[in-house]
Amino acid sequence: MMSSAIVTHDVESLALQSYSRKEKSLGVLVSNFLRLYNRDDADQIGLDDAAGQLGVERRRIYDVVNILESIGIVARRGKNMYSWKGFGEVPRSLNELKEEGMRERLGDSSTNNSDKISNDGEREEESFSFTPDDQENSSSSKIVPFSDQRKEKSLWLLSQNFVKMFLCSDDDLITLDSAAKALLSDSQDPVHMRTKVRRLYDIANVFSSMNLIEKTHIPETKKPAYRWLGSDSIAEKGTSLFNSDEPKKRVFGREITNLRAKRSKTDCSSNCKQIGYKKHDEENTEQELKPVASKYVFGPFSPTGGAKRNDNVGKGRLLEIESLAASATYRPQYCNQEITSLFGHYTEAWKKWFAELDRK
DNA sequence: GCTTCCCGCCATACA
DNA sequence: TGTATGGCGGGAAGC
Repeated sequence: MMSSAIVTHDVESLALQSYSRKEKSLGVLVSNFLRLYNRDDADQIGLDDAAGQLGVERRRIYDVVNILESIGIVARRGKNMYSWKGFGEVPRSLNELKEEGMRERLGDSSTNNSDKISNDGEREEESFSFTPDDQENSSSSKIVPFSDQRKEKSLWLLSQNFVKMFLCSDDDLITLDSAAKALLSDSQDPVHMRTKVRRLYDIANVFSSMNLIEKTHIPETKKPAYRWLGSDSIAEKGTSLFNSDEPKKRVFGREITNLRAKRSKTDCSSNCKQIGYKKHDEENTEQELKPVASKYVFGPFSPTGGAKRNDNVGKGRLLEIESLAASATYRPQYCNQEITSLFGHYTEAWKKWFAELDRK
């Protein structure tokens, strides 16, 4: 008889082997977040609830809400609590950002610190400049209090300034390097630049997934760059895709994310083939390897975050997962016999556990 | 080898 | 002093 410790260990190994960065991206997470809350009766957003429903750590929810707040989709109401504003709020927020950006571009920084986009005055803005040199001259010489320094580096503000660049700049395409230079007070420091670019990648991924911008290339240099698509595009997507019941790959509460499956140095390329990876063009035309088992939970016998939900919600989720597990369509096909039997054992344990829960 | 960006540590803010 | 927030950069995935 296989001990539970061994099962747990093997299941964790499977989770490690099926790691896919694309499925865990901030873009996918924000799509699922929007799909979860983009509905008429959505009002309050609890951070713990969101993290539980989406099966991610709380830290990631902070990233999402900060970026969404920067364009008015959500607004902070208090500790642990945001309110849903919706896509209807985006055009107004973008207009305000554009006006602010134009004012700042004209050098009128006297008014911008009292301006706000949302959140009833909880956030204040620092000015930004399109020209890195000007920004450096104006900011690096002044002494900024630490709390303001922190604010200046916030994802919320960086996100707003990134949007302003598109709204107020004459350039159609903006690279993340140029944005980082423009938005960084010390643009000469390569370490700070790298950090800023990392954050801009986060923001760009979120906005890309929302159709607010699109990734493209500068024709001459082939350098990756982003093009503004605008609020029309986001509104269109908001009423279609984010209302859809069909989730993207990261499914609400069904997937273990980074709770255990830390990225491993282990080269899984050979193992991946063994445990059910196949050429994606067997299903469509893309020439990439896709994890066949990526839709499934390889973790403890309860949905992630389930402990924080009430029983009815948890039970509903269990029914969903149960039906998925039973469905031949969603059952992973393992080439490796050991893994097949392990999955069988796992499924049996799940069924027993669920039956017991049902009796109770 | 370079680009992209997930992940979680830990400093700071706040109650 | 405990909890919430979120900046930051290491390092792994992806190309």
